[in-house]
Amino acid sequence: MTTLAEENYLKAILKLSNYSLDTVSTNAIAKELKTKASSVTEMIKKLTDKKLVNYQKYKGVSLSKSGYKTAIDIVRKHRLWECFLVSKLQFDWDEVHDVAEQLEHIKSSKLIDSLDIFLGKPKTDPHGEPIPNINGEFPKLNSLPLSEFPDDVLGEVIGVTNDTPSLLKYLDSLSLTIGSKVVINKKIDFDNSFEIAINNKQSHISHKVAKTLLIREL
Amino acid sequence: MTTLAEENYLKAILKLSNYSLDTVSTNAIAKELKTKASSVTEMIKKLTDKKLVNYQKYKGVSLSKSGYKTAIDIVRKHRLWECFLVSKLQFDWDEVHDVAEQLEHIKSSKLIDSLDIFLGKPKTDPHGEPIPNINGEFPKLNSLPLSEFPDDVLGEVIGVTNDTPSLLKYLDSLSLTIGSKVVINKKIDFDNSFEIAINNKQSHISHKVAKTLLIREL
DNA sequence: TATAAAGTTTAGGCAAATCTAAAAATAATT
DNA sequence: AATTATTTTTAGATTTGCCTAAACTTTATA
Repeated sequence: MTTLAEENYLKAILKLSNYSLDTVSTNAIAKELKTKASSVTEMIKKLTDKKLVNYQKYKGVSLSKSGYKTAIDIVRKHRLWECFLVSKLQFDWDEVHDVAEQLEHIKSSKLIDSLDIFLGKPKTDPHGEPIPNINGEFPKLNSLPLSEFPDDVLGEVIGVTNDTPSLLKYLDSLSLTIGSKVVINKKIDFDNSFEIAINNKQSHISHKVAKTLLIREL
Repeated sequence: MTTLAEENYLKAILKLSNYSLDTVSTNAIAKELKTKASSVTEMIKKLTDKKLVNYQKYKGVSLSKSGYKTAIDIVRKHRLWECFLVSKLQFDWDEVHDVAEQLEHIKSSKLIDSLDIFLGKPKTDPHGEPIPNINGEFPKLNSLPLSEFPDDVLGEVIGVTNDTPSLLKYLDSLSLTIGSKVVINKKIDFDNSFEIAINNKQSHISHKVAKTLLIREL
């Protein structure tokens, strides 16, 4: 049985490895969890004892197979609960994160599988992020971050890979939501920013924001 | 902000005081929480510091006004989540307790109030127990435990004040559920047990079980 | 009403998860 | 390659919540 702290470490490692089994540094985890490197080292030892990660001193950690599945299950729960909050309880998409952060730690496979069915087995959460299925597999969504999308091609926003409220509020202010039509008009080399049209209205966004937007070609 | 352990203590005190501000003993709490009396004494001190209970050494504890509200809110959450699990996710009434025990600690007033509305502001949970409203007030249900119900009067089961799975399974085996019609035919003085008719079928139940059944006169 | 029994509190420890400060290992730079 | 800088680990403390054993209060009983 995993503790709450352990689950948060596994989730952080999963995120930092870009949802792979790649190795992650102690400092990166400490930063992600707003804790100290020494705390991370201690916890990694516990996770190693439980065979949830592979670890060699000074060489970083990676998720083991069972650690990966545990972490993916937490992501699945987080995203399904976000769907519930938005589609059933009328939460706004920038209000769901903190509550889902609590709900993702509820332990009951019957609960989460029933919730999945109740919601109609959604493929993505309210921010467009893919929801792993019961076997931990991600659905394929054939999309690219806006930062890698070709110029002058019409696309549709299908997701935002970051649910920081300040970002979501900013996107709202640009009238940019899931479903918006976008075209890249110009890339500015100096700062990697973008001139784009959002539903035919001209805007300018930074590279940092462009990276968070998932676009599907239309 | 209350911790999980603190919330469980407050809930136990509320239950043992029969949902009042009556005084409760250290040992009773220890038994309820399956912990040791010394642990209870320690926690009571913390709760006293936080003004959630009133306490005098060797004289027992009682909930303060704010402790009572905190505890009632947890009961509200527990019962609303039970409603959700049964009415939306198709859980059986004997499966909900452990999951609700986790969900009751999720902190978000927006969440619980939205859930209340989503469920249609139910007055009772799937076991017939009353659900406190947003102000912490119990709805009036004009019912009596079967153990205090008059003889030879037709009544309807509207609740079970205990959600131990073994009890609920036993009641199922007697074909006794919410809505069953019951009449007390005879009280047996020797062991305080009851001869009753459940939907016109003769049965015999113990005093302990009779106390858990809430009956409304028809 | 003295004494035994029961209930409660205190004292001293333990495990989980965190922290700071210092030591050790690795990486970067002159 | 040697030295400096960065990263990581270890050592020692702290807090929360729990434990056992012993001391102390209250209640029950002879």
